[in-house]
Amino acid sequence: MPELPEVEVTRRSFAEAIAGARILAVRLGKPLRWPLGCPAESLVGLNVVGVRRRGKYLLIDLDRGLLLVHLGMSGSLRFSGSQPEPGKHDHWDLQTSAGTLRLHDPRRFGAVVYAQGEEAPVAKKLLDGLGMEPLGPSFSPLAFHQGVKASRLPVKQLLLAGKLVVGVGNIYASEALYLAGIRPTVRASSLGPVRIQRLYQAIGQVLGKAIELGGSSLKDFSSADGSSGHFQNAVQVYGRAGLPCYVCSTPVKMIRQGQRSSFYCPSCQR
DNA sequence: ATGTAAACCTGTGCGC
DNA sequence: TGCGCACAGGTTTACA
Repeated sequence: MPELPEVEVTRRSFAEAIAGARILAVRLGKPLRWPLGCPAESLVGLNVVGVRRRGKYLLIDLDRGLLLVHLGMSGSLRFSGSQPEPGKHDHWDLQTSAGTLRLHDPRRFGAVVYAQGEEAPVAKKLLDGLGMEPLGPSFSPLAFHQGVKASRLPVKQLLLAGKLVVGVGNIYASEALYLAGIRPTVRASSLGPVRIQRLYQAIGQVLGKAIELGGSSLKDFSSADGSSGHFQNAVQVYGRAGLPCYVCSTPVKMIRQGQRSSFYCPSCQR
């Protein structure tokens, strides 16, 4: 489900409401990708300072330590004043004085991890090595250019790897490459400066638009306030195998790259 | 170091 | 209606 836009939309939908709240209780469901890393009861009494995002991670800052939340493939958060009986796939509740934050994650590829600080080993292991924030000031054209030229990977896989730039997942990688007119299979290092510049701009453009539209709700994604996104209606190639390209009517192609599907227009993308 | 595949887990949609 | 298979928004780990 969640790439950068969905995570950011989720963050915005509850960050202000939860800031300043006191943790009253923590409920754990079935195990997630990683263990919480501390006794659940030890969080009780701590206060939420704010919520940040790094790549696809949400960082919930507490007055002592922080929680790193990843939504994996099928996770979504809900922040609500009422706390109905947890469903089969609700695997984590953070009950606070301002409401309950609940993680719903059928596949349980997601995780909630407590770290004493960003320099703690658990946090470093997850956050170190992440690439530039595509919507932040560190996302410079020069650094992006250098990173692309240095990689022998097919450009789609370079984007997905998250070591050059974070937050671009399978949907937005295909979409950005379509916007830039670049085939997903092209070796990154073979791209020239003009095409790299186009890709640089396409990434920011696609992610920015997706956030504006509230993310993509392909299956059942909704943000923490329950609203769903609309980017799925603005998608150009993702999931459109065999359907005509909106620009040239050539059927969109689907291929496999590193066990993930890629979609592109064989005519518009070279 | 690099590149590929398998692993984690559950649900859904499709062909037969 | 049931069965088996392919596939799904992510990331780490294991192995060539």
